Amino acid sequence: MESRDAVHWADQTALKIIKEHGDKEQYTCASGITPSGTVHIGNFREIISVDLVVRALRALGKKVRFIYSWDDYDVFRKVPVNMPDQETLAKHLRMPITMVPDTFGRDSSYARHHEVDVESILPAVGIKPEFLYQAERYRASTYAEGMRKALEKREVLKGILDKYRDEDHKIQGDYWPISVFCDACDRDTTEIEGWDGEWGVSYSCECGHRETVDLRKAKGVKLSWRVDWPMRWAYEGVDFEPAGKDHHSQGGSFDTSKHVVEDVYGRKPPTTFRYDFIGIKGTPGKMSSSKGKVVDLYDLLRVYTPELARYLFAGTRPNTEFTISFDLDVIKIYEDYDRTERIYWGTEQAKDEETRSRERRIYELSQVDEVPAKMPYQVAFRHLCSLLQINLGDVEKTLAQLPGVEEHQLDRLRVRAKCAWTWITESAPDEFRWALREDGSAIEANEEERAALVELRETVRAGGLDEQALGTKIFDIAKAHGLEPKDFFKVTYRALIDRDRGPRLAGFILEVGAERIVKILSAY
RNA sequence: GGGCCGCUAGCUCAGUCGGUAGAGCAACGCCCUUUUAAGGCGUGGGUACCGGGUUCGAAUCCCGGGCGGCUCACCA
Repeated sequence: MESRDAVHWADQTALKIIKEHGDKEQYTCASGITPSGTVHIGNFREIISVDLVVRALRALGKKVRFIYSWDDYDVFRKVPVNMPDQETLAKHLRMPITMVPDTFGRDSSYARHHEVDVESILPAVGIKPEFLYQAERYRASTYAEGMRKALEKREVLKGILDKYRDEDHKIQGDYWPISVFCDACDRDTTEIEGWDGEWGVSYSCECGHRETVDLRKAKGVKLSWRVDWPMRWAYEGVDFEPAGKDHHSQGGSFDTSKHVVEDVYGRKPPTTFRYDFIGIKGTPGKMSSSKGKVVDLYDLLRVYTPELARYLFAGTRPNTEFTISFDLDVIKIYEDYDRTERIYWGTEQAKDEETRSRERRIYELSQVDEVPAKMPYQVAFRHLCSLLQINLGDVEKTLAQLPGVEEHQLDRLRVRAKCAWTWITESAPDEFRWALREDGSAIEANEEERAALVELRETVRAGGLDEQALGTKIFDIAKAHGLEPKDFFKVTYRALIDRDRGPRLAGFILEVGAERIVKILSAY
């Protein structure tokens, strides 16, 4: 941060954390999710929000422990429609997701599959948390003390939970803050029978199994969600954790957890904020998204470079809803980012000082690692799309055509070009997509039109004209053959790219190169 | 029933220590003879949902109301 005033929400949050939890050497920031299905882009908002705050704290010279909890000891309660082998999955309902098989056949379990997906892509956007696996921890009885504490204070817990329930929904009968996966059948179809006041818990299962287990050795006992969360806050000493709006509501899980961590575990609740959901506009890829297709970080990174992906989130306040677009808006997002980049590097003036420092900060936070030593090469996304189509998607060839590219700028350009090509071929509106007519075919044209095309061909063959001169010449040709310029343009675009309109013609012809243009127009 | 969020230009929205209302798109105009726009430059355009209050001053803070949306109370 260059300015003392926190202009960015992540910096403001960092200051708030320090204010609420005191000036410490190290802070713990947490995020987490249940890998019960594809971890989609909405889930990603939480982790990147934490990452941005973590970076803000570090910018203030603080050490930060960034933990990401995989809640893989949660129950598998329904089969998502986008998963293969639905029958096999259905057979494992009510078991912990860590015991459900990976029906893709790739990883050791259903949960692990989704974890691996996320863990392998996060470094690409510069996010490197410490992963915690709750199944492993519960099975190792890591939380025995926490569970016993909950049992001891179960009346307090009951009171907290009941506070927000109406008369019809108050907890009936015995309340147990724990649930058990049966040791015989692995399902949570169990009922707590009793607790001996110390470590012993008895349960019975629908499968007929019943036993008394010791919390210090049992692997199937876990806390219910609204107690589990605050217990872990206390266990890890969490200073900051945001939550989605489904949790952040009076009587919601964050709210009750706040009371639980204070009244039962004697710890101050973490600083937090609420993040909104995000929407999707356009289609990220060819697949029709009817069958439970969800957009994830992989989809995002096929169209947006890592910096752009971060930029989407860094540039938007967490508590506002926004949509991630795969349609025409993509161009605008790239343009916005490029402008932010120019402001950072001082090649464009910001409207005022405040805008400048905010844009600079957003730019910093959008980088995967450090801000590069020199300014990256800028090529407008739109123009890049044109060039790629001229070169049939050949990235290296396209980059070689860009004037003045330096070695250190190539990597980013390459990534951008790949994204542009994916966008053009899979997400862009049809009007944006074209290919040069290089199969030797000719369009139907009358005498005058053919003659004009031939003259254009010879003009191009002769060469020696710059864009402006060629542009003027095109009009001359049209006139000389008694054609309205408008109609001649149309005919030319038809001949070249089989569309009624296209990129600004003169420049386009020069970019394609005389040789290819002449070849295409040799059909007349 | 509780809680939260939003209501600013035709559209999408920015603008949270209160200080002359902004951007993009759309529209319109011009681009050195004629110009296809996926180019350049420029212009116009707002009763800030309504009503009160605080203030020298309110889009911004407070109260009341309206409309739209979300969320919780069952599970995570």
